[in-house]
Amino acid sequence: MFSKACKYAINAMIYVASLPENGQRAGLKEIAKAINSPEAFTAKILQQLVRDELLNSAKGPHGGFEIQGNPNTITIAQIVGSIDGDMIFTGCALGLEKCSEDHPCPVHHKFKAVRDHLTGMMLTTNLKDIATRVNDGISFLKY
Amino acid sequence: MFSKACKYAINAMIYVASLPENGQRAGLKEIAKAINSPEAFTAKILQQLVRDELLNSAKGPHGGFEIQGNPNTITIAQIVGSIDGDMIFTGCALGLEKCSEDHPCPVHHKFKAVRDHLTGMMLTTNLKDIATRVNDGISFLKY
DNA sequence: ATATTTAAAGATATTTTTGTCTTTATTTAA
DNA sequence: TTAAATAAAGACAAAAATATCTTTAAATAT
Repeated sequence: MFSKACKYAINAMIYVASLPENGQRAGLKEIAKAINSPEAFTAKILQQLVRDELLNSAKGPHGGFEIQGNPNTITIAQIVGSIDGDMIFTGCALGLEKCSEDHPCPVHHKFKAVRDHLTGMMLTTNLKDIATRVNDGISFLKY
Repeated sequence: MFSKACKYAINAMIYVASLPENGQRAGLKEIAKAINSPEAFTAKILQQLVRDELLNSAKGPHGGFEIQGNPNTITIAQIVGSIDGDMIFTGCALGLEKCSEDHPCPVHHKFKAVRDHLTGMMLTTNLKDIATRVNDGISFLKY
């Protein structure tokens, strides 16, 4: 479904969003440890999220990462789009270049319904809600 | 969503299923050309489908591949399972090992609905129905 | 100013996936 | 019984994804 990079990205964003509002920024090491991901690889992914303005970063002592803007307005769809691109939203399930409503691949209509379901879910699932459930101990970031 | 190998597999199965019932078997070259896939790589994939008893193969002149059993009873789910395994049906969206109803990852419930939709669709979509639509010119295997 | 802490950038390495090539085995037909 | 046609198997190659390492840049605190 998602690349590993994308899974790390979602996990990392949820972790950062779950931290107390007025707390310190989260450093790379802290994030990688929290989500059980390889540190250097995670750094690359965070850089991409910063480039796409989903995270802010600061160098130096007490530097680190924080959510850019309101976690309420950041969706899973944005994170996925940043790391995996939008083929998952728009691409043909069978990989055909010219698959469309007018010229559908053999599974086009069946998959369209699933894809629309997936897309809708991702667009309407925001970081704040997810982070709240993590903080309430209702869901978990590892193990 | 699916690996390229899996996409080739689905396409190939649909192509073979779309051939006339009493016709010749389809050879590797014919299949690869029909679905626009690399020949040698396609060969590996077809071998796997034969191992998993979704296809029959025969060597020698007039050899080739044919659907094993009734195309009515072969589902997309079986083809996907043969090539990509069943992580797409059962795996955690965020890649967590211990994600379950009792110990859900942060997006577990949201994704469960989508995954169940996907799984149900794949389980209820059989080759015969798809092949029929290809034969009727309602859907297309390439371009 | 300098040392320390941190992220960014870029080079490199490893693993997985995708793809190819060569050889072997089997079947058919002449 | 030999030649041709085909898939199977296995070795190899290329590309992409994942992961690491090294150097640089920026910020802070002393």
